Amino acid sequence: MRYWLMKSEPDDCSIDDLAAMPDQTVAWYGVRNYQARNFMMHQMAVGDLVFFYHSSCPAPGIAGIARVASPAYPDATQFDAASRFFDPKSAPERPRWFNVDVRFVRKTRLIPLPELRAQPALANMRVLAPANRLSITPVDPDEWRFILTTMLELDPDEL
DNA sequence: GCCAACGTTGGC
DNA sequence: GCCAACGTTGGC
Repeated sequence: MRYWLMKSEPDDCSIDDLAAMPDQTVAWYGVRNYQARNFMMHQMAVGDLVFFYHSSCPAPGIAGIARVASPAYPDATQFDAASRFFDPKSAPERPRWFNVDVRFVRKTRLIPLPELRAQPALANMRVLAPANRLSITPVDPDEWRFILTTMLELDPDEL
Protein backbone atom coordinates (compact mmCIF):
# COMPACT_ATOMS: atom_id res chain seq x y z
CA MET A 1 0.00 0.00 0.00
CA ARG A 2 1.38 3.35 -1.05
CA TYR A 3 0.42 6.94 -0.40
CA TRP A 4 0.07 9.74 -2.94
CA LEU A 5 -0.72 13.38 -3.39
CA MET A 6 -2.75 14.30 -6.44
CA LYS A 7 -3.33 17.88 -7.58
CA SER A 8 -6.63 19.02 -8.97
CA GLU A 9 -7.76 22.49 -9.90
CA PRO A 10 -10.92 23.01 -7.89
CA ASP A 11 -12.46 24.86 -10.85
CA ASP A 12 -12.19 21.54 -12.71
CA CYS A 13 -12.83 19.10 -9.90
CA SER A 14 -12.84 20.06 -6.23
CA ILE A 15 -13.15 17.67 -3.31
CA ASP A 16 -16.83 18.62 -3.14
CA ASP A 17 -17.22 17.83 -6.84
CA LEU A 18 -15.66 14.43 -6.24
CA ALA A 19 -18.07 13.76 -3.37
CA ALA A 20 -20.97 14.63 -5.69
CA MET A 21 -19.91 12.31 -8.52
CA PRO A 22 -21.83 9.14 -9.28
CA ASP A 23 -20.27 6.48 -7.06
CA GLN A 24 -18.12 9.36 -5.70
CA THR A 25 -15.55 8.32 -8.28
CA VAL A 26 -13.79 10.19 -11.05
CA ALA A 27 -11.37 9.25 -13.85
CA TRP A 28 -8.12 11.12 -13.29
CA TYR A 29 -7.82 12.04 -16.96
CA GLY A 30 -5.65 14.71 -18.49
CA VAL A 31 -2.25 13.81 -17.05
CA ARG A 32 0.26 14.60 -19.81
CA ASN A 33 3.51 14.17 -17.98
CA TYR A 34 5.37 10.89 -18.26
CA GLN A 35 6.58 10.79 -14.70
CA ALA A 36 3.06 11.26 -13.32
CA ARG A 37 1.70 8.79 -15.85
CA ASN A 38 4.29 6.21 -14.84
CA PHE A 39 3.29 6.52 -11.22
CA MET A 40 -0.26 5.62 -12.21
CA MET A 41 0.78 2.84 -14.60
CA HIS A 42 3.48 1.17 -12.59
CA GLN A 43 3.26 2.04 -8.92
CA MET A 44 -0.33 2.75 -7.99
CA ALA A 45 -2.53 -0.05 -6.76
CA VAL A 46 -6.24 -0.18 -6.02
CA GLY A 47 -6.72 0.85 -2.41
CA ASP A 48 -3.75 3.23 -2.20
CA LEU A 49 -4.61 6.36 -0.23
CA VAL A 50 -4.40 9.84 -1.73
CA PHE A 51 -4.27 13.38 -0.45
CA PHE A 52 -6.57 15.39 -2.68
CA TYR A 53 -4.79 18.71 -3.23
CA HIS A 54 -6.32 21.91 -4.60
CA SER A 55 -3.92 23.74 -6.92
CA SER A 56 -3.95 26.90 -9.04
CA CYS A 57 -6.54 28.52 -6.83
CA PRO A 58 -6.73 31.21 -4.12
CA ALA A 59 -5.94 28.80 -1.28
CA PRO A 60 -3.84 25.89 -2.51
CA GLY A 61 -3.50 22.96 -0.13
CA ILE A 62 -4.73 19.56 0.98
CA ALA A 63 -8.52 19.47 0.93
CA GLY A 64 -9.44 15.83 1.42
CA ILE A 65 -8.62 12.16 1.17
CA ALA A 66 -9.36 9.74 -1.66
CA ARG A 67 -8.45 6.24 -2.69
CA VAL A 68 -7.19 4.70 -5.93
CA ALA A 69 -10.23 2.86 -7.27
CA SER A 70 -9.04 1.22 -10.50
CA PRO A 71 -5.91 0.07 -12.26
CA ALA A 72 -4.50 2.39 -14.92
CA TYR A 73 -6.31 2.25 -18.29
CA PRO A 74 -6.06 4.37 -21.45
CA ASP A 75 -7.17 7.97 -20.95
CA ALA A 76 -10.15 8.45 -23.27
CA THR A 77 -9.54 12.18 -23.75
CA GLN A 78 -6.34 11.58 -25.74
CA PHE A 79 -8.45 10.25 -28.64
CA ASP A 80 -11.10 12.96 -28.50
CA ALA A 81 -10.34 15.70 -31.03
CA ALA A 82 -12.73 18.01 -29.21
CA SER A 83 -10.93 17.65 -25.88
CA ARG A 84 -8.24 20.01 -24.69
CA PHE A 85 -6.34 16.84 -23.79
CA PHE A 86 -6.43 15.47 -27.33
CA ASP A 87 -3.09 14.03 -28.43
CA PRO A 88 -2.76 13.61 -32.20
CA LYS A 89 0.28 11.40 -31.68
CA SER A 90 -1.73 8.85 -29.76
CA ALA A 91 -3.88 6.10 -31.24
CA PRO A 92 -6.24 3.57 -29.67
CA GLU A 93 -3.96 0.66 -30.58
CA ARG A 94 -0.98 2.39 -28.97
CA PRO A 95 -2.20 4.78 -26.29
CA ARG A 96 0.33 7.11 -24.70
CA TRP A 97 -1.68 8.28 -21.72
CA PHE A 98 -3.29 6.36 -18.92
CA ASN A 99 -5.33 7.22 -15.88
CA VAL A 100 -6.70 5.59 -12.77
CA ASP A 101 -10.07 6.19 -11.16
CA VAL A 102 -10.10 7.89 -7.77
CA ARG A 103 -12.84 7.53 -5.16
CA PHE A 104 -13.82 9.99 -2.46
CA VAL A 105 -12.97 8.98 1.09
CA ARG A 106 -13.56 12.14 3.09
CA LYS A 107 -13.21 15.87 3.11
CA THR A 108 -10.75 17.39 5.59
CA ARG A 109 -10.11 20.87 6.79
CA LEU A 110 -8.03 22.70 4.22
CA ILE A 111 -4.33 22.56 5.08
CA PRO A 112 -2.89 25.56 3.24
CA LEU A 113 0.42 25.16 1.45
CA PRO A 114 2.26 27.58 3.81
CA GLU A 115 1.16 25.46 6.77
CA LEU A 116 2.61 22.36 5.12
CA ARG A 117 5.84 24.22 4.39
CA ALA A 118 6.13 25.28 8.04
CA GLN A 119 6.39 21.69 9.29
CA PRO A 120 9.94 20.44 9.87
CA ALA A 121 8.58 16.88 9.67
CA LEU A 122 7.62 17.56 6.05
CA ALA A 123 10.88 19.16 4.99
CA ASN A 124 11.52 16.45 2.42
CA MET A 125 7.98 16.08 1.17
CA ARG A 126 8.06 15.77 -2.59
CA VAL A 127 5.28 18.20 -3.38
CA LEU A 128 7.05 20.90 -1.35
CA ALA A 129 10.31 20.65 -3.27
CA PRO A 130 11.26 23.93 -4.93
CA ALA A 131 9.49 24.43 -8.23
CA ASN A 132 7.80 21.07 -8.08
CA ARG A 133 5.27 20.83 -10.89
CA LEU A 134 4.41 17.16 -10.81
CA SER A 135 0.67 16.70 -10.49
CA ILE A 136 1.11 13.33 -8.80
CA THR A 137 3.75 12.74 -6.13
CA PRO A 138 4.46 9.87 -3.75
CA VAL A 139 3.99 10.57 -0.04
CA ASP A 140 6.21 8.78 2.49
CA PRO A 141 4.32 6.71 5.08
CA ASP A 142 5.82 8.88 7.84
CA GLU A 143 4.61 12.03 6.10
CA TRP A 144 1.18 10.52 5.61
CA ARG A 145 0.94 9.60 9.25
CA PHE A 146 2.18 12.99 10.43
CA ILE A 147 -0.32 14.93 8.35
CA LEU A 148 -3.17 12.64 9.33
CA THR A 149 -2.57 12.43 13.03
CA THR A 150 -0.83 15.68 13.94
CA MET A 151 -2.27 18.12 11.42
CA LEU A 152 -5.73 16.66 10.85
CA GLU A 153 -6.16 14.85 14.16
CA LEU A 154 -7.57 11.81 12.39
CA ASP A 155 -7.05 8.14 13.10
CA PRO A 156 -5.26 6.57 10.12
CA ASP A 157 -6.94 3.26 10.90
CA GLU A 158 -10.41 4.69 10.47
CA LEU A 159 -10.18 5.67 6.82
C1' DG B 1 -0.86 38.83 -14.87
C1' DC B 2 3.95 37.83 -13.76
C1' DC B 3 7.62 34.90 -13.74
C1' DA B 4 10.74 30.98 -12.50
C1' DA B 5 11.36 26.26 -13.33
C1' DC B 6 11.32 22.63 -16.11
C1' DG B 7 9.61 19.23 -19.69
C1' DT B 8 9.08 18.76 -24.61
C1' DT B 9 9.92 19.68 -29.37
C1' DG B 10 12.40 19.93 -33.42
C1' DG B 11 16.26 21.69 -36.29
C1' DC B 12 20.82 20.67 -36.99
C1' DG C 1 22.44 13.65 -29.36
C1' DC C 2 22.74 18.65 -28.48
C1' DC C 3 20.45 22.61 -27.27
C1' DA C 4 17.57 26.74 -28.09
C1' DA C 5 12.88 27.87 -28.29
C1' DC C 6 8.63 27.22 -26.65
C1' DG C 7 4.72 25.78 -23.72
C1' DT C 8 2.97 24.63 -19.25
C1' DT C 9 2.61 24.66 -14.32
C1' DG C 10 1.43 26.87 -10.37
C1' DG C 11 2.44 30.05 -6.51
C1' DC C 12 2.23 34.71 -5.67
